[in-house]
Amino acid sequence: MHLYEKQKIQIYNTLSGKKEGFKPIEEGYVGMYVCGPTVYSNVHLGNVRTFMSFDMIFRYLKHLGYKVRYVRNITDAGHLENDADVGEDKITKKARLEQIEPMEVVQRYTVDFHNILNTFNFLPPSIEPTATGHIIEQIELIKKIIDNGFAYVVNGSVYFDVHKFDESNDYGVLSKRKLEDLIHNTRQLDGQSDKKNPQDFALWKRAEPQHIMRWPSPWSDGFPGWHLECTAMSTKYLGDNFDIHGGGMDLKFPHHECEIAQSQAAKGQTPVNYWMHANMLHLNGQRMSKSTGNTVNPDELLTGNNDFFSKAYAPSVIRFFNAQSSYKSVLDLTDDGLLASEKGFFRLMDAINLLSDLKADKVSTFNVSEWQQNCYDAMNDDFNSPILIAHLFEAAKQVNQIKSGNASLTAEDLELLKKTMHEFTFDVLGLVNITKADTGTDKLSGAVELLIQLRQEARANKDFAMSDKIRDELAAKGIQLNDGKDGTTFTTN
RNA sequence: GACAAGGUGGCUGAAUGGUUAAAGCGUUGGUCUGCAACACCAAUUUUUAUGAGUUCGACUCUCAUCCUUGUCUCCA
Repeated sequence: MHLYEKQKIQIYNTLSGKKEGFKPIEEGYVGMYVCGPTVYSNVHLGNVRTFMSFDMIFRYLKHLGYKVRYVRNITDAGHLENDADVGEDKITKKARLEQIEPMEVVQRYTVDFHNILNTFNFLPPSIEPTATGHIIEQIELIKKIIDNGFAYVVNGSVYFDVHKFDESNDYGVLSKRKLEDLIHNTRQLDGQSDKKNPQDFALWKRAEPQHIMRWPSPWSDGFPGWHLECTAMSTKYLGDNFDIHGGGMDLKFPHHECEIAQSQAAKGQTPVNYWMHANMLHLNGQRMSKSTGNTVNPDELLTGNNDFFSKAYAPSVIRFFNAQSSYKSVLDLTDDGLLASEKGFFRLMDAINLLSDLKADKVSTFNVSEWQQNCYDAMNDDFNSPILIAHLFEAAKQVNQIKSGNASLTAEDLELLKKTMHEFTFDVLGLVNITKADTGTDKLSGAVELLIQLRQEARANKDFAMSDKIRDELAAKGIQLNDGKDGTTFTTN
């Protein structure tokens, strides 16, 4: 008996606009695709939030016993630039600016991306394919779309014929747009003369002479359009129809809309059963934007080296902060919010650390099985981690009550409580058990300085029992006092 | 401008028709302590942007207004 047979998940499907019971195509197996980063610069903090949410979803599905194939791509071929640059590739532009090889840029930022995710305790995806590694698949896909009459070739470039597609299909199902509205609202840009209609999008672009990243194809030496890679890689590894496709809200249109159109045009069926979109991350009530300076890197957040926050925050504190809100809501990153989360996080960790010290009793004053099911119900309801956390705090309260003798649990219930707390906190939410001393180095040194001062006073009063006590107690905790000519310093080991 | 999402206590943030609107932080009181800090216990605030409407009953549905955000062009 697998857990998923008992715990039934509801997922909010962007396609239908409502919560639906989750039923995988193949019982016990889940195929999940999430649009990954473009590795031409440091990973965006908002990007991290999206992946963090899907990491939690991945973890929960695995926890329920599903065999999950989680595919998250690396976009290393870059996207088409603004048409003013005549289809120049973002990665190429940056590379030329820095006078280095494009793949060197890709390599550097891919490593950076992985480092950040490791710091945040992400589980690696099952497959992490790159766009440049799947050019052949993308070319094959284009051929099919052309054969089926939904794309046309102009001057070595291939465009998807949105108007033709919309005659027999519905372009706009996901974003709830109508082609009519798009026609009236699409800006006219220069350099689009090759397209039959402004709504059409590129499947293959002929490379300009200065364009470094290029591959041969039946149409020209060039590079694939940016919507194509996800369709090629998702269907290659998960099949023409798979369970879950995730990404940031801002990818809904046009990116995901185009993915649906490409799959439909090439394979004649809709690619995805459940579309999930994570919402945006704001900074102090405003969208993050490099141009206004309202932005902070993951790295700067972790080191405290920034202008927005009063201190450095541990990765788990940031994960906890994220899990305290729904993945579907806009989350506002503020110093007050992080400080509050940090306190709550440590409170929860303290309770968990107390668990192993608790003594079992003859009776239980708390219904652990019911509580456990409440935890599952929270996650089953479209991965409602804030509610789960509320339940975890309820358990933390019980733990403290037991410790002070105002509540009790049988050995069996105690074991269940411990197991469930650990599973949800560490396996599902992906938090790491740290204590305050691990993070607040400044606070620690401040406290020790105070002790040193008190000890000095005790010594001045010839209260050696006190001064020795302070010295010995600190030593027992791994803090060594060093008396010198110029005063007392301390070291930790 | 068009389309979409949203505006809940001092702060963060759940709950989409039905008893006292989660939880965390904060604040106040208590326990602990020589005193404090930490920790724990308890209490505490909102009537759900604004104004109408539907309903026996609305945060939850409808309309209007104000505001925020996303997308429409590369974007998590």
